[in-house]
Amino acid sequence: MAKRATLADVARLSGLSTTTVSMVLNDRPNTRLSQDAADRVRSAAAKLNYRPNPAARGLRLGKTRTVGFISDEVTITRYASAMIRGLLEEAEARDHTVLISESGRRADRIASALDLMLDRQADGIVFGLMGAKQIHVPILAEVPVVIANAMSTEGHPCVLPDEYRAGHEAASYLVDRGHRRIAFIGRSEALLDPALSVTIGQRYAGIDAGLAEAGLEFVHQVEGRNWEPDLGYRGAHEILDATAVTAIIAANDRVAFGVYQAAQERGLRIPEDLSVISFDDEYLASYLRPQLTTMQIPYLEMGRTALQLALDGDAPNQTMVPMPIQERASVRDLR
Amino acid sequence: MAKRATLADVARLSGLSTTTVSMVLNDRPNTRLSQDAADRVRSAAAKLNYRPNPAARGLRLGKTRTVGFISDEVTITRYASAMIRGLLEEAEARDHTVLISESGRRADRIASALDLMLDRQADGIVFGLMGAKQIHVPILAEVPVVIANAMSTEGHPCVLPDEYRAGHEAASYLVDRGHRRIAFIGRSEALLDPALSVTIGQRYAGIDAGLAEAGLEFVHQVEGRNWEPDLGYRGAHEILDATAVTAIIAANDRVAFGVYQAAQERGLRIPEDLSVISFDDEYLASYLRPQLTTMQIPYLEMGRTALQLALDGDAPNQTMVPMPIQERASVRDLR
DNA sequence: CTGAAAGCGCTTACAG
DNA sequence: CTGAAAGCGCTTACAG
Repeated sequence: MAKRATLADVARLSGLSTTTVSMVLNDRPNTRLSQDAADRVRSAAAKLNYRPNPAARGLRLGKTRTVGFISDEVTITRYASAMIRGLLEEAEARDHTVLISESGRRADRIASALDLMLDRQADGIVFGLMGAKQIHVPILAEVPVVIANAMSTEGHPCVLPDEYRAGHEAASYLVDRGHRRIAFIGRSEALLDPALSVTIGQRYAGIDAGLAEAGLEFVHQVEGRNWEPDLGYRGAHEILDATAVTAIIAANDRVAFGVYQAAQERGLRIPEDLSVISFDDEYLASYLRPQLTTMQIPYLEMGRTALQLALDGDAPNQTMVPMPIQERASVRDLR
Repeated sequence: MAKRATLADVARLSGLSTTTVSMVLNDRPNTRLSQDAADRVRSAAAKLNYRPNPAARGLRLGKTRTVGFISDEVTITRYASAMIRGLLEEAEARDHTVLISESGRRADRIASALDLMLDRQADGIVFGLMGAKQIHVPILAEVPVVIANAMSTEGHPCVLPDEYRAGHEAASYLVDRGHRRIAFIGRSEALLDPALSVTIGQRYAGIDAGLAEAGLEFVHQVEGRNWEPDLGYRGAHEILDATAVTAIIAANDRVAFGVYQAAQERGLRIPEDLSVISFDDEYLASYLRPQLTTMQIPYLEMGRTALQLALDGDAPNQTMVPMPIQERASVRDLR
């Protein structure tokens, strides 16, 4: 296999013109193309192991069958790389290649990542974030840009997890199983700032609505914007010291992890003595014992959806992706 | 910005030929290029916001300033995405773009991922794995392939973590701090199969050597090839039931997590009553309390190194990357 | 039903 | 010191 075969090689071997070869290989519907010619072309192409050169095609067509993925830093994050996988799967299904770049959410690096994708003539660009914040992304005339798991101040089409519905479902899940005395850890006004999150407000609203529809409200709530294990640990102790509860909703899995630690310290078994439900479905969630029931942030699905929208064009302003419940073993059925 | 400016546009605006423009913009050392011409070219290019079209350049040159990254599934894994980051950083530093693809370690998908990179005329290919196994990767004549965190049966150049040194260091770390009664969880003959791991043998050997040099051997060892929390949990109970130890070496962080759970159940504090050291540095390690001291698998550095080797060509058969100790709070100094 | 030729945006011998 | 022209590998009007 000295040199890669070109269209011209296939033409030569099949005794036809490059025009014809190109037509055949691209399935151009036409009066053209005698069956015989088509066969000769195909067998010549097969014999030479011909594969078209995408650069040449891109140069000619302006289309490259390439999609760019720019992340803030989802590549380094512990659980969001599923977004890349969603993109990759969808790209492969559509016979597209993925270019990747990282921006660190710095304006200059965003701009240069965008330039890079423009240079390479990506047919679409997905801008993915680990946390659903509001960001600045310049408007591009040349190519569709879709934001995954975030919103841009410029109003690009975006794909977001349906936090309201997930919050509602989490609360209802508890209520449906007979829980009435429920506490929450992780309430914070500060987190409503779109620079920090565009979805947490929805998460709160859904949870509150789910409870309210059952005529309930939280028996105790713990404030806290730093959603790490320590908050869950201290929060659980605070709750358990203050009142009797059968269930705790944790703002996320890391907080839930802290709740587990506090429960174990107090000799409380989950879920027999205390039920826990939470959000995110970090991989941590399936390592806890018992495994944690949690509402999954659908990174994979968001990646896939964003790619579809970017490539199909004409994306709606906002696309909601459901957050499926990962039903495991941390909630007791009281009925 | 109706249309992207081309070389011809710059030539027209500067009143010079495309030849000259190309020379100037590519800094061709030459007798050519009067200062004046160069200035005119550069200012025209700037005015038009000219950026060269990589597809056209690639077509002409055969070089694309592109590197391909094929993973088995590091993109979905929880802690290995650092490898992508290493690649991305190094690629950016060298002004290269990264194409990404996933193979799932299936021969057909490896082949098609490779084809894709060849089609796109990548200047180098990095094949990265999450777990350091031996795999089959076809030999490519056209472009250098470097394997990161694995070995190929075909003998491609590869980049591996220096497990022997890390094992040795972990053991010595304990010994140096006065530990004499040490146990190990995760010994397994079966894991020595290169289809499962090409590094675990080194890890064992390093640990054993570190102990032996101090005239020590393990007071207890727990067999186990399934390195999950459950093994650590049962293993720790087994050890603690059998004998007195001051420290446990866990085969990896997930095993260490199980050790923590068992210790807490028994009312043993880490590190006061029991020291733990382990391997991998999953993000879990910094969430445990106290934070876990562990030998880091240097994904980022392996990614970076593999890219360098792939691009610079002429890579050695095997390149070892050190596994830095992440010194945290799970080991007590007994001296 | 098929082919010769132009052109996508570059770089580089070659000639002056 | 500079430019006209060929060519990288494709696709597609256009002509027959």
